[in-house]
Amino acid sequence: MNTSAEQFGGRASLTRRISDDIRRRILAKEWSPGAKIHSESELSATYKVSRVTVRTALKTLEYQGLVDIRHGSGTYVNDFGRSIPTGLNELRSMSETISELGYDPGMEYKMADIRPATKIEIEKLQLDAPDPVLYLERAVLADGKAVAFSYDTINISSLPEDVVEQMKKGSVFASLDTINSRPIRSLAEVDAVIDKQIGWGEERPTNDLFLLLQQIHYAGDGEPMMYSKTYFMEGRFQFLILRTR
Amino acid sequence: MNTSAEQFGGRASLTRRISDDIRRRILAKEWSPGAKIHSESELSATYKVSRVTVRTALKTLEYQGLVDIRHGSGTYVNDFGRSIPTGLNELRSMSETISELGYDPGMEYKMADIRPATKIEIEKLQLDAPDPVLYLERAVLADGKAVAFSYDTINISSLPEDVVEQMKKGSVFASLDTINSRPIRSLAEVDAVIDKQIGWGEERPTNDLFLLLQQIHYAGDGEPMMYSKTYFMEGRFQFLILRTR
DNA sequence: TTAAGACTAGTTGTAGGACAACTATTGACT
DNA sequence: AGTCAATAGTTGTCCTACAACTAGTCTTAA
Repeated sequence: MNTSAEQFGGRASLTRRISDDIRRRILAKEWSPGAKIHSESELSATYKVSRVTVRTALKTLEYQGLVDIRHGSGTYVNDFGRSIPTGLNELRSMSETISELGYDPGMEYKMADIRPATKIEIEKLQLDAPDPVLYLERAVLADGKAVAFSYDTINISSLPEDVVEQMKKGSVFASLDTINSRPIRSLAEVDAVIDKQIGWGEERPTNDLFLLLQQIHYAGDGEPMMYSKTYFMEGRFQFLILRTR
Repeated sequence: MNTSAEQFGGRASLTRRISDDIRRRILAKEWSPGAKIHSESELSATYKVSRVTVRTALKTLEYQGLVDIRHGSGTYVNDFGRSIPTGLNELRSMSETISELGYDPGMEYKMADIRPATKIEIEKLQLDAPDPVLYLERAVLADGKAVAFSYDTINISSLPEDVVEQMKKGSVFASLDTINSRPIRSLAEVDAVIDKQIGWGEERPTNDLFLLLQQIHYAGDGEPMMYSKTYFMEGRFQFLILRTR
């Protein structure tokens, strides 16, 4: 029961830890879809936490679409198969998403450069001047095959130098984890584009058709950390969104 | 404090009603972005409900991305401008979304037909046989201008005849509201497509490029109610997704 | 003067117990 | 066989209390 505790050095809230653990148990098929999970009282007893904490945790899972809480009856596992956990609503890195889908994630670095921010980047990252930023061009791989091309700009003004160096080679999110400052929120815009300039290599689509996910990642204090444009090759990736009332 | 109470005849939970009201107040700019809203104790006093109820309501808004709850400090209105309330995370009808964006919504009916379900529709709506379904082809209008083309299939097996008749002319969601059975959840898939067959009229894009939102709407009991494919003309609509941890 | 540290009021997080509201099942009765 | 009442179980809301945390104010020492 420490998925997030490991990532945050035990600083995650109790509710968060319980929620993560129940989520893990659901994804591990401890209860089959449609089944009723243990009552709030039972869970609070086994986890040795108050019912308030369990309730809050379950509410989170309900927002995420994993369970359905029915007044007077119980809490039931939703029957959306493997779809939801790989949806776009929860903020995860590309690598994490790909590995949750059951593939072997990878990144092919084409460019990793520190240079002054462009006008657009200044605007998106809410900078005051053309400060130096880290610019990356990469292909996103699943089982060694390219599924998307990613163009990322990272605000490095408040990052230690060694972390920045690490980003030039390894996963951005993993590097940010080491100093415990992963973004907590992102606002993404989705577009369909035809662009001859995007991508490279043999696997690039011949019809120049991409699904563009353009997003700004925000830190806990609300500051923009990263502006990224990811061009997905149509058909190699399934974009799912859960919409709730 | 009765946005949802009106829709559901007062059957919505207390938490839901409080949450809706605070949401309304935030969108009405009662507090400016970044500002701290009243404390949980204050809110529970003014609404005359327990702090637990207020907390649950605020948690909902936090998940929707409207506020940021900080331990030991307070609850702050997020600074995402008008973007979030028009996002895709919350399930709303096209008309509602368009009108929240500040445009005048409309629908142009091209076809409204009751016919047996096709193979794909049987699968998507989880039917056992080619039962009769309501099939609609419509253009979605904003300020009289087409922004998308919608192809919808509705499972009418458990719907009264007059409601079905109503759907042939007016808004589907509004018709469902009259018998209090609007879908509570939808699973949407997003794709970029090039298709010469889609759409009609002068405003149709010449490059055949669309953003396809393919979704299945589910009722409260988990039954699929409606399978719809909406083809958005690129550039006339902004798709936003809020992603959180 | 300045900077570090102790103190404090205010706020969110968690606890425990109680009862209300609702659901699904059982059993009695017609 | 069908209807209704009773009942046990579950989630929704309430109350009170305290722990954990934050952002200031104030004190103190360099």
